[in-house]
Amino acid sequence: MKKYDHKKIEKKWQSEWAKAKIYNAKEGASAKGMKKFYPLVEFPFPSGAGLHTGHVRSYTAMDVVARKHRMEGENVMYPIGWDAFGLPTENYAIKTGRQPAAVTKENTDNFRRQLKSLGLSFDWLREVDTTDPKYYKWTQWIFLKMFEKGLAYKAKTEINWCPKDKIGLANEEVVNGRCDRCGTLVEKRVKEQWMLAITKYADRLYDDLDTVDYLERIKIQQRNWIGRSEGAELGFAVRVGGKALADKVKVFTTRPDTLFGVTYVVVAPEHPLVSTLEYKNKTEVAAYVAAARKESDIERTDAKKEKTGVKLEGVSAVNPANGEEVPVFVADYVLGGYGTGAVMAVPAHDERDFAFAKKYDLPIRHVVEPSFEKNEGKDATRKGQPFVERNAVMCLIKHWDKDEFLCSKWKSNDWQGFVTGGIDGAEDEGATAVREAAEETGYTGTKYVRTVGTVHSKFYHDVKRKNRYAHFKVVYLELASGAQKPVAEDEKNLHDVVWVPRDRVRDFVNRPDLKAAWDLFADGCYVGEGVLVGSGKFSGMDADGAMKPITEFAGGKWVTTYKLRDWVFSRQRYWGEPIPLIHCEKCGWVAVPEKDLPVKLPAVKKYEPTDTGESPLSAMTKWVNVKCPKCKSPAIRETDTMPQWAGSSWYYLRYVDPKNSKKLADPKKLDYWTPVDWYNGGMEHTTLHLLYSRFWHKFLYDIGVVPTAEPYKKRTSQGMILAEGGEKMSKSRGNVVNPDELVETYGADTLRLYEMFMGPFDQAIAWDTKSMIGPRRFIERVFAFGQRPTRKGATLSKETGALLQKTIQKVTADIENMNFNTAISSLMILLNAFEKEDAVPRADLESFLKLLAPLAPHMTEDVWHELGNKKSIHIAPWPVADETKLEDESVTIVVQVNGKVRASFIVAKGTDKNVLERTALGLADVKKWVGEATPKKVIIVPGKLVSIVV
RNA sequence: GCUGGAGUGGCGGAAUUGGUCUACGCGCAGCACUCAAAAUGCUGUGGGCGCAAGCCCGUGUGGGUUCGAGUCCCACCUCCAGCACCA
Repeated sequence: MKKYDHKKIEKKWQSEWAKAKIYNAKEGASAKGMKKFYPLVEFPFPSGAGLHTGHVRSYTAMDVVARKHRMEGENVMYPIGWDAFGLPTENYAIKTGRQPAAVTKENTDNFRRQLKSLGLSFDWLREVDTTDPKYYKWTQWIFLKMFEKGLAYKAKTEINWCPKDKIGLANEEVVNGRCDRCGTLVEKRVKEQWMLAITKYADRLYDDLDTVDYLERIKIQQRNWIGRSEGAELGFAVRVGGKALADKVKVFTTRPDTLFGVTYVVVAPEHPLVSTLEYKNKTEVAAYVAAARKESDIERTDAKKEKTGVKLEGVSAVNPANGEEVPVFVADYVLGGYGTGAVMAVPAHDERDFAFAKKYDLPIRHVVEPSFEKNEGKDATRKGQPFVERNAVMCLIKHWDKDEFLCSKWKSNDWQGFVTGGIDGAEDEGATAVREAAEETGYTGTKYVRTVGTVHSKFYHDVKRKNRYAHFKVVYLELASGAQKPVAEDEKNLHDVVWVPRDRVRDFVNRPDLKAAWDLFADGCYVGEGVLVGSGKFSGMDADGAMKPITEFAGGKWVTTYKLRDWVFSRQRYWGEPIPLIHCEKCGWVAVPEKDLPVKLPAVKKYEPTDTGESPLSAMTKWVNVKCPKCKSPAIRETDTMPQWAGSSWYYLRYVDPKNSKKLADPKKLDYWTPVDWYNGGMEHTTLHLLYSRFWHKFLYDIGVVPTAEPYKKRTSQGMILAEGGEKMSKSRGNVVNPDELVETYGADTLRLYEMFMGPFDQAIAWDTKSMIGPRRFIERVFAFGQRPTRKGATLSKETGALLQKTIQKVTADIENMNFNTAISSLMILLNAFEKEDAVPRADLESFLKLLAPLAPHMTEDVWHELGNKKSIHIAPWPVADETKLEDESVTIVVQVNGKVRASFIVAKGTDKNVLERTALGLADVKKWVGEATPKKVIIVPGKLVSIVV
């Protein structure tokens, strides 16, 4: 018997596959009639550290999918390449005094060797490298097209500057105020930078998510990042020392319905008004602004930080709805970069304004009264029936001693709330509340303290059979003592009274109107829906419905704003694509003519970044000084380079036609291969890379280069692999698992199988080298089983035969759904069954091997050939389940007595219900529990169970 | 705080429309093989009580719906991820 030797087997088949070219996608005539399948994984940044376990997980998963589709007869293109520009290489090169290109070459060679050792079925003829001038020629070309269309523009912006990397960062590269790469606190600098107008595509990037098959959480994150919100832009006239200014200050609000509740206006420290206006306390304000701007984003945007601000003395803003003059503040809780950089403050209905108003003792004016309508349950309002209006009180009664409130729990339904009651005629709310409290609870010592507000509630009155519209005055009462008189019987039968601690009240009451009443009392700020009051002619209107009318009335306009910012595209570094533009005194910014592309990176001796923020390329006078392509007068090159995101924004298109020197890719090939059918990658790329590449793709679609509006049909994400113990793997912690060593000791097949088996693919999971022994044993058992002699004319037992068919179905579906762990488990179960058979027919063994082939390609190939096959298993047809053999002939029927399993029996499939019942009741184990009694009820689920109720 | 997702043996994790909870793997225990060990094979392995047959309890907590709940409903607790003063 041959012993399983992974090194020998894996080396042998990897070279056989390369010779036979079975993993190269078919083109032209040989592809005719074949359905194409384009799976994609994120191409790696070839770091010096080599491949990590996360790469293996993602690449193996798509490899399994790719292999299955290949066996299903599809024309599969599974490509790979190198996202090789980037800071780590440059930093490493600087440290070691070497050329980045040389370092890159070394790293990609190592990555290629590692990937090949895993037996991944990549089409190596399509390898791309973003640092290859033949590749980045087209990155530059796309940029120039954007420049042509006005999507690339230079702007003086405050940029995020990383003092350690000496580089400007995009907003997306700043995480919690720190540099995404090195963790250094980010500073702000003003610099002229190239920008890409991704915000022009915001709507389409948002809306087209509906047309693609991404994991829901990915879509949510993208929408979140784009942050689209609709609202009103309103103009407030500005007055300084009583005189009106020509320009109004524009504010953005999503709640124009609260316009009559504005008690002040706030502008961001960056707002032009702050510096351009003349007012009394300008020095004080200037000091505040300077302090605010010095703060890092992380300090400034901490929501928990106490709000600060300064009033602009002598400046006021005029409410466009009612002409009221309100003070103007500058405060850093308003962000300069969002909306208009100014807000109208409505402390009564916005938490942030409320906090600010409390601190600076500003007036709070309520213009929305909570209002709710019951829409479900038996007390839901009845359509078409009139409402009977009723004035009522809602009593918040505080304990005489403890910090608890008196609540009531209805007996007839699941309501939990406060004491309520109708206001009779002339009685005021205070008197009513005191009376109702005594009647319902017996407590006689209540004292009226204050009326908190009003809450409206529409519901169906069950007893009176009428729609009711109740207007509750929320009244706060305090008990002086626990004095109590007896409660009338009819009240007692309605509800129980309970004392609820203050911090539990909100959760205890279970209707939105009650919760709103509590919020008004406990907080004073109400942000929910309701009905307008004190809002001129809009009073009485539903707040939501009043948004647009009020906007119109105030002369504002309805607008959409985004959190998404334009993309800062310049980097002051060496190791990136040069931005192909030339600056001429006469002509301004001029594109490098297409025939002169690519603009190659010059060989430089010294390419350290500079403290001045100038690109290292700026020192290359020979390279920098050129002639203007238009007027031929002396001009200079742009010395900034592109960010790493550039090359990765379109690489999936180049795979389609990687050697094309005339075009980015042949349109016919793009027509055939794009869009990508399935793109798997890390969650960390959902907001940056995925959004950027969708943006570039849409642009290329607009200029007719690509045939579809979206680049990726489907997007999935693998969970992160953590170190043993659940921490993140990192070099500094020294807990990184090296795939090379695992391939060496366990073999690629075992590593692949383990990574696919360790847990659900989309979940984070801790590494556990000990557990690799399981998959390794399985592989050895299969290998040994393949050498077991088969007998002529052997057949599987009925059960194992059915199990094989079931396994075919399960593995087929599981791979497609990325449930690799359960696919492997069902293959293990099948092997267990095979081993118990006297003999397994060769065809059945081969079906099993084929199901396993995508997961463990080397070992299965070896066994496959040992069985006498001449062509590769990886191009053999994928098994199809034989439905006729699928069904077991007999089924186990479970018998439950009063819901507990007491017995089971086996019958032929399709046995009659009556027979099942009789058989069940006849079992000794069942009789024991049923006894002499006649069952009250017998429930029979054919083919499953009999449930007896006694 | 908001938005998603998840809590099941010693561990990673399985469980069609609600229908025998813990598949598969790891680990552990016993046995076989061996001079011995490793490897391998076989058997067992949720907790409690019991000599046993067996019974009771068990999917984060507390309620509910149902003949029957890991699965559905309500409330709560914990953990993970993303966003976070976005007006």
